[in-house]
Amino acid sequence: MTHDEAHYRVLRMLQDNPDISQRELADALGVSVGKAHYLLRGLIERGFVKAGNFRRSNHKLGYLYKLTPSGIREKLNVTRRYLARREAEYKSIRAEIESLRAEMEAAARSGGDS
Amino acid sequence: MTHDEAHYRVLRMLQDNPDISQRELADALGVSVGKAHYLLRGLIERGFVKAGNFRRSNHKLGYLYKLTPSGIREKLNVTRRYLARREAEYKSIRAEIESLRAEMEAAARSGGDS
DNA sequence: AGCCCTGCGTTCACATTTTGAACGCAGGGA
DNA sequence: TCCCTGCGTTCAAAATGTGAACGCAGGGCT
Repeated sequence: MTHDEAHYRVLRMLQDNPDISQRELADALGVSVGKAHYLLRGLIERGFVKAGNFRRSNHKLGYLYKLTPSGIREKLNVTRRYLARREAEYKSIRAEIESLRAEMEAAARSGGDS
Repeated sequence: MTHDEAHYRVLRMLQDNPDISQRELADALGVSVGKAHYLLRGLIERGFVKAGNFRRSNHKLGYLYKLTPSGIREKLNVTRRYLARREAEYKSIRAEIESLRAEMEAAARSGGDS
């Protein structure tokens, strides 16, 4: 996972539901708790996310990871960059798929029995 | 880089030009010499690639990494798997791009000034 | 012959990255 | 009161990746 991708995914996740545990976040991102914590820490230290407490609906204590205004801006920037990257990947993957198909076909024609 | 992807790329590389140094291979794959060596070793030990010596056109000593028959079969299998994976990625990336675009648009409409 | 230069495969100690078990803490229920 | 749960946090260990350094062998030079 890229730096931008990780940040995008975290920011997106938090924006959609600020009440989320680091473990849930880790799960959603498919990374370890340690790493999720590390990512979150980075965003907090850079002022993009503010952590606070709140009471969950049923009186359970929980944390809140809320995007700050600069966090919202950052998320936009990160999304823009990530989108551009994905678009580039999309184009290149299409080319590769065509090339792979041609290659398979050629192989089938030459050594066609298995 | 995936396991399959790495193997596909190595086998493809060797099939196209069996005369190639591990450093060139490393360069082509964008990995370190150590890793290229490790990958190559794996393929050789599993009998997919046979290493031999040969004389380069201008009397320089070189190595030859030639795909064995089973190596050719393996390459076909690996290519098939890799292609399937890429096709899946292609579909999912398209969906993600659409979602990203929608997200950017929505953000532009709501907090439209920067 | 001797010598050096180059490029080869190979090694391996190191750096980087990732993991997840373990800890302390705090609220809620029995 | 005492546990149980789930939280953030830590950090030693595992996994992965790196590239400088080594020995070796052929080719070109004097």
